[in-house]
Amino acid sequence: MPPTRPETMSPPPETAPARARPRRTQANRSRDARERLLAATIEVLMRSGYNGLTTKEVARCAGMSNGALMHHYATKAELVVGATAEIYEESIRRGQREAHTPEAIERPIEGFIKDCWSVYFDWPFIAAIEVIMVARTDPDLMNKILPVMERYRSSTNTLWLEVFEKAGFSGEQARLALNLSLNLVRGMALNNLWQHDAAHYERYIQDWVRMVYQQFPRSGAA
Amino acid sequence: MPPTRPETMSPPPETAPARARPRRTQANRSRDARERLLAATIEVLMRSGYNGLTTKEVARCAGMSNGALMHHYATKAELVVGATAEIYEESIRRGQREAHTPEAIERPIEGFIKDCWSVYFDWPFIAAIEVIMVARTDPDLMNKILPVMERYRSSTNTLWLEVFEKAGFSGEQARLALNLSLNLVRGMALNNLWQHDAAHYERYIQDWVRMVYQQFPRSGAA
DNA sequence: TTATACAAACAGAGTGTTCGGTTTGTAAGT
DNA sequence: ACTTACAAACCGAACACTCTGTTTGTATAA
Repeated sequence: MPPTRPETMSPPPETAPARARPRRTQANRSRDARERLLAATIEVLMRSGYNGLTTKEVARCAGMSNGALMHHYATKAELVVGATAEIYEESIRRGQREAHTPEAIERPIEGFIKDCWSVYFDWPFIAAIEVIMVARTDPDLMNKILPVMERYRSSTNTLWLEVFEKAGFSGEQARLALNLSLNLVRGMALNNLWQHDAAHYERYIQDWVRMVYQQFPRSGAA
Repeated sequence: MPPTRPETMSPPPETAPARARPRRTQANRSRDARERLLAATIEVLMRSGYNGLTTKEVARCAGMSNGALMHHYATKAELVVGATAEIYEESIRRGQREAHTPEAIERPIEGFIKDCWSVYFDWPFIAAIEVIMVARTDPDLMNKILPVMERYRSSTNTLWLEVFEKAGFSGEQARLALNLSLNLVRGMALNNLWQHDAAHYERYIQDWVRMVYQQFPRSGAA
């Protein structure tokens, strides 16, 4: 008995017969399947952690068979690496979106922290750590995700360094503010894993932002 | 990793070197076995991560059989909870040691950071995260380790708040400095998992310490 | 257009292995 | 004697991965 038949839907009685078969190309099917698999991997990673990440569960969550999964990603490691790349791509996208807002250009420190916040207090950070903790004792996996992480780091860094410089910060000031802010938010996000209280952290962040502006009085502003 | 033996090893200090009969009491045997098991658990956790943490490997690492392990810790969860408690006890001990040095009383910010550093850039932090990441999606486990973590948090907090106040900081100043410093070090320690470069982080820590002292000019010093 | 040939996408039962935990039995301490 | 500490064989479940076969898309030739 096949579990949960997806074919139960009766096609609407032909208002448009052209709609009868989507007739997707192979390339389309393949791309779509891979996307669904990566999304499912991240979803399972978030819901059950790496410990509960099984190929069967991912396949089920993506609505396909185990065999289909193995066809697109021959090993579990391949699947996880693919998902990790997707996680960091999403993180990069968020940064670029945030860095190009007028508010970020006006007040880059708040902008950068907002960027970090949106990544670290959300699923990209949690999903990434799940993988990183496994990679810590798995050199093969680590070697495969390191370039992905490095790409995110350098991309974010150059992106915001530019914003800071345009806002009148010196290179040294910007580097210091970026590094301290990043690690501060990261530390709070980690703590947030077992002590959910965003408002609590936000108060300290405000104090921190005040400290930075006080420490680095800008010469010119945009 | 606990290569250092914090336990109270009692080799035969008996009157006679005749080691024919160790004659340990049951309580001694039991306590010793449990300690060895917890140490082995932490060791495996560090070497292989939670993913590679199997009861059989722990037993082998502790030099005992699987049955013996199950006798002392009926489930894997019990074992992990016990190890977690041990991890945080060690962390508390390190803090108390550091907080009572003259240097810490003289310069509490450096002292507190040094305390954090010794915990977060060493095995207690790594081992703890391994457990925490699993507990994230395992409410049972989380409920069991939360009190342990809370005990460490409050213990460390009151310990250092006292030191800061004696050093002339106001309560508000101390709370802010402690919270920001802690999360800063924590964020760096996390990054250190895949980008080992302590010297790099230390430079930024120095900048941070300077910022804090500049921000909080003390009225009186010890 | 239609028939044929092949490749890629997919399904699902089956494989050996390993896991946490149990059972059974023995030695040591009280 | 009786309880605790430990050993080792054992068990069902779950795992990543494989194997066999079916469906669907695509290229080619009549």
